[in-house]
Amino acid sequence: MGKPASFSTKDRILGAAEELFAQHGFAGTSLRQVTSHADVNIAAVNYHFGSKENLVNEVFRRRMDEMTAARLGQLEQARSSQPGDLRAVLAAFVEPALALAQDRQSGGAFVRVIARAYAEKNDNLRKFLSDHYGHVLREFGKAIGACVPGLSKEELYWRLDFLAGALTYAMADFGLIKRPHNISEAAHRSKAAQELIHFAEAGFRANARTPDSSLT
Amino acid sequence: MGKPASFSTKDRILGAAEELFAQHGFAGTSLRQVTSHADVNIAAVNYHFGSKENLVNEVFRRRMDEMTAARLGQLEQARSSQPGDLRAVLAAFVEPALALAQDRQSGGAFVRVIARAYAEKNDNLRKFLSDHYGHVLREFGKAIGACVPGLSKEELYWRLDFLAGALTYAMADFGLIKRPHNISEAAHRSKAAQELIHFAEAGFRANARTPDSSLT
DNA sequence: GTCTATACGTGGATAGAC
DNA sequence: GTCTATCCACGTATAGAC
Repeated sequence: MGKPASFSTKDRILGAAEELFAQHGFAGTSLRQVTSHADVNIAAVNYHFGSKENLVNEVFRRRMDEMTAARLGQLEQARSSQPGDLRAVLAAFVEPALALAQDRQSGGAFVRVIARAYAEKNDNLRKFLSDHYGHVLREFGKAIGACVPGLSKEELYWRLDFLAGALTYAMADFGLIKRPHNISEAAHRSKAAQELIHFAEAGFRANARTPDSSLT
Repeated sequence: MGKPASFSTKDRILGAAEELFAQHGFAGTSLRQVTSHADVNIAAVNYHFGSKENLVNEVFRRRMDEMTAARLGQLEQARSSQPGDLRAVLAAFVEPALALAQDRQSGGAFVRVIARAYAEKNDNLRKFLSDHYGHVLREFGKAIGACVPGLSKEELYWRLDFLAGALTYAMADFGLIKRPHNISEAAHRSKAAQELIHFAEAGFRANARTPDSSLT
């Protein structure tokens, strides 16, 4: 499956959708705009994707898979070359995410899909995210736990959620901090990553509030 | 302006909208549903609010103002009765937000408005949020800075953004952590607040990466 | 299998009568 | 201020051409 023919209708729809979603959001982009940009018929979108919602999810999944691979790869490298280094583990979690979020082509759309799961009561999307994103989180949970002994699993998961939240916020570029005009996007992103890693490192190293393990 | 007459059309629309938005999201709630519940004519919503988007913002603003007042009140109390206590300042920031997010009536709708600003390219809403929410953040920035001397303003604001992100995530109940069936919502929320405060406290106390002040 | 033309129902919004 | 009637864009479904 998947003919290697030049650029299929399906691919053209995905490309146009990603670009338009990133620029104008989901509600702000009609399927008629998408099919017009992709130069295909309006009905093609429902033929290939079933619904607008499904199209959104497919646009997202492509990039999500890339990011997951980048994260797990960087994590593996950190584990083998810098075992026990919490900062390296956190970097593997944070850096690929911020890199993707900043991508001019896909970044905007990517961040918005996650936010959409908040914004609308969309349990399907939520479940999809937790099924896949959850696995990555648990992998990082193990790695972090190995760097910070004496932290209960419950504490660890609470703090992972806080990190994920702070990261999502940073990906959406939503806070008070704005990039100064005289520094590049890449430099700003690098700074954000370093600051977040530093902040989270201290957070993870804070004493456990619910010690469930021995004091050996 | 604002006749104290029993319950105006406008109020009934606001009430019905808040309930339905919280239950079914924004896209999942039509104005016809809202006006039907409020027992007013479909055109009334556009007469009183101009657009659906504006109605959403008004629903949000009511609760946002409540939360802001609660936060600033609790902050003032912390400053006077426990000066220099970082945990008390963080509690003033975190607790009113989680309390509101959990409110069965308004909580769902409230969290979703914030998420909507991520999810859709809505610069008006974004600006509105930064104008108001930004002021509160800066106030808390001052208070936190007073508790953690030696932190540059830039560091402080980065970390405030991280806290706000983690808090938003927690408000949306979005992470791995799920409330166990045998503990109440109130207890779970209280636990979330304590965990987040503990995590953030350590984060704020981490050494500054860009020391711009003396080492006195 | 793929794609097109076309139609349906619902949504938010508006103009104008009362 | 409020309501009725109406408009137009939207997502979606279907029938049939290639």
